[in-house]
Amino acid sequence: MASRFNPLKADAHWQKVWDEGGTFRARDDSARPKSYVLEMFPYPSGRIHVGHARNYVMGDVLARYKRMKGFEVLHPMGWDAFGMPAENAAIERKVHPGEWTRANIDAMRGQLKLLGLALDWSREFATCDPAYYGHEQALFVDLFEAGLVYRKDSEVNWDPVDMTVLANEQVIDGCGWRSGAPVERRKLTQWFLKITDFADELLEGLADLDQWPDKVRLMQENWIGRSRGMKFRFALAGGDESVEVFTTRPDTIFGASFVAVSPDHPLALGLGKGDAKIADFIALCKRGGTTAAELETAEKLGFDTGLKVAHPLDPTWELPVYIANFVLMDYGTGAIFGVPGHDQRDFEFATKYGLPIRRVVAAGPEDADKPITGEAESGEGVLVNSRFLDGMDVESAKAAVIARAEAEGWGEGTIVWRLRDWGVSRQRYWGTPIPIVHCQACGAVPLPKDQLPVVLPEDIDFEAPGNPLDRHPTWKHVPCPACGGAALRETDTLDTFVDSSWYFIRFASQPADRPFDRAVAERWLPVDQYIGGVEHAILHLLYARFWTRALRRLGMLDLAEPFQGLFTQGMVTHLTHRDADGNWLLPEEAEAAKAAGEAVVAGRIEKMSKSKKNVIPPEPIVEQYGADALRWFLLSDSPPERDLQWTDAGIEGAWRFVQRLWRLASAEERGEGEDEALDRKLHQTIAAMGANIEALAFNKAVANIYELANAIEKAAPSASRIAAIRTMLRLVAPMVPHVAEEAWAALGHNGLIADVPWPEADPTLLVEDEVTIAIQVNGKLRDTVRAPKGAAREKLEAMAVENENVRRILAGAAPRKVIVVPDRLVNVVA
RNA sequence: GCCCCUGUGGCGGAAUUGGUAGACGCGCUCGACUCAAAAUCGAGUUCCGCAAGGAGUGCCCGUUCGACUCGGGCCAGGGGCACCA
Repeated sequence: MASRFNPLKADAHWQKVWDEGGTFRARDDSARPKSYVLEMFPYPSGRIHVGHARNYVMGDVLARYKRMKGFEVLHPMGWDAFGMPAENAAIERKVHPGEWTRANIDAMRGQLKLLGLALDWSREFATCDPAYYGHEQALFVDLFEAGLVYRKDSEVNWDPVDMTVLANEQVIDGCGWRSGAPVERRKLTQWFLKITDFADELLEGLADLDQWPDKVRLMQENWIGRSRGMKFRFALAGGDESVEVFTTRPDTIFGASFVAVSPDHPLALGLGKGDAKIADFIALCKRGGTTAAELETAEKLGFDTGLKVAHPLDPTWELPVYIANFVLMDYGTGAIFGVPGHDQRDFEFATKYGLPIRRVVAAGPEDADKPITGEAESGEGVLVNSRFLDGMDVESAKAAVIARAEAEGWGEGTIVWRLRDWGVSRQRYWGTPIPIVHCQACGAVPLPKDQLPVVLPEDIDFEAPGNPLDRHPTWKHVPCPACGGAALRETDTLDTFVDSSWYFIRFASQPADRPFDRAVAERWLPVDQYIGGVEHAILHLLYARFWTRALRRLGMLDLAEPFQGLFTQGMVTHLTHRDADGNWLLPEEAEAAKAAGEAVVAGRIEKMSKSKKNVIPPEPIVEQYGADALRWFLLSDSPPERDLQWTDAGIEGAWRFVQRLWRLASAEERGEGEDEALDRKLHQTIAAMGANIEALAFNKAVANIYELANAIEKAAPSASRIAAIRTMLRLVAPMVPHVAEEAWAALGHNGLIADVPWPEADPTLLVEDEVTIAIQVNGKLRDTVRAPKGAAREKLEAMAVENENVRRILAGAAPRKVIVVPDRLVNVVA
């Protein structure tokens, strides 16, 4: 055996062996139990760095481990290949988005292959392949026909120069990020998916996702935002019309001092038509930006319409109707009743416009006349100044008001959701074309499936602003599928989140003629372990859950939840450097500048990003240290859910470990006889490693191996030692597969270590027969003694009381009490 | 503003149900090998103290024979949502 492990040769060799042998192909017809391990598939933005690598290596360890445990493992890889960066590249560099994307995919695939991942590459696809998005179009048509797709007008951020819709993140200080032109709010007719139809089950379903982080479940729960409350109507004075409002605090109904409607409310819009002042006010409200910062500082503005409404519980009580900028049209009913005493926004509004502030909740009846000053009181208490509600607690009063409203017919208890329907239209080229044709006679007609896929035209230009699909001379002109008359294609494309809402199903099953084969998909799904960044905690994971449930409702797939286990891993961070002028420097530039005596400022340790020039690509690391050292470092030290700081010392340490492993295996000495202590350590390690890998606690698994390696190095030659070394190779094989294969072969084994079953821990070796007992006085450690496992309480107590240190501290006094925890400790209470 | 999470050596971090705090790694110190270096090996490394001993898991209280762990109140850092009625 060579004295040093040469990863340059070994990595390539074993990767070729795995590849040619189809080692990691997932067989649909295997009799083994299945395990589906999936990392969130990457967007092909250019190159991966070690932060991405960490993500894939974690999944890889689990996939390889499950395989050794006897599972048929599906561990696929593909590309989330549609999206804006490709269009930006097209505009900036005059390359076709498809060309740019496919070049990136090739480069990134090459990078991933350097890591020696146990992937089934035969299932690879990119979402920009018509063979993928064509099926997505078919599914969209299915959803359309099931009534889960509809069109409606929706407000968007519109860049008048680039003639395009902007996402909120692309609006900077109220201007388009590229053009710099002031963004307008414009109404466009857009396609929506009825995710709100599933709000209830998406919320309820979270309870069953016990292998998801609590944090993510909570975030989804808040995002779905179920609020229980009451809708009720205020009759407009002098007419039959009424204004419907929603509240979560029906108990405060006697604290009302005004009604306010959104500037987008039909009542406001109607009034605006006949009144220039109202129209101006509405326009004023719309002018403000939509960013969070602007909303936070925006002043509460109101316009008194002069209209009055009657209080539903007292027809003689009239309230003014305002149009107010802080009332949102798309939550609740777009109208509220204001209770300044117990709602901070209403308080500010009432203070500004001189409206009454009534107390209806107080700490006790004696505080009924205590004025409310400074800010609204939103806490608990008892009802006061509220007629039939007086004396009730808040919850009882809510129920009482709802009961009365329902009995009298002017309102009802209800639930409203924060979740809104999913707008999927994007006025962009590089996405899945929406398979709809607009016909003058027939309206919006979905394309029959035999006319799918609708393929993106290749001959497009990005010279002019706007959507190239819309400008294309011929593409959009098609006959209507229903009547055959002249019609126009929908030129919007689907949000890329649609592409990622079902790719995991397509990985499991990819027939040519339909999106998936139900039986095969159901064999593999759900994904047993999904791994990805927490930045997708809400949108992607919620959309995928929705899509899966929609397919179930359509009878296409018997599956409620797509991802049984979810793990959100931390990022890889790295030191940043700047020069004296504040420009970011690459690590090697910083070195050079330091050597040249120039000023270099070490910046903060931050997430790797191109702009901050602190990215570490995998290639030079793999070249210098090998894939295993990189893998080992990415798994060491930090718990996987936390950030890992990239350091040279860290990768050096991992490299040393890989060599140490090799040395241990190659210096395997002859030896006979048993070494019971080492046998114990080995089997304890087998048990701990298995548990830690299944819990994705890779940093602890790494520590288990170090402990075992230390024990083996200290042990004298023996048969046990030889067995320990060979077993250790099997234990590390999922983490450092190349050196494990190389050593396994060098020790004379035929066949791959990847195919060797995971070792079984011998339960009789997991327990020690002698244990260390802590001797405490008043809970403080005073000594430790060795005792046989299972020693009698009396015996342990005697050992403690007679202990030299204990006697010295007791100084002749009798202990008040002695607590014995068998096999652990004795605590003498003085 | 509302909701949530996290605070342990010089650093990353371990610690079943409350039961020997600091496993393991990095770094550092000393030593061995070497002409020398790298690599490797050995010893040490929470703090104060020569030692005996004392203190110690963000801070303050509490429960307990015993608290990193449980309860209450603060402080600091991070995250999510945000004119959501």
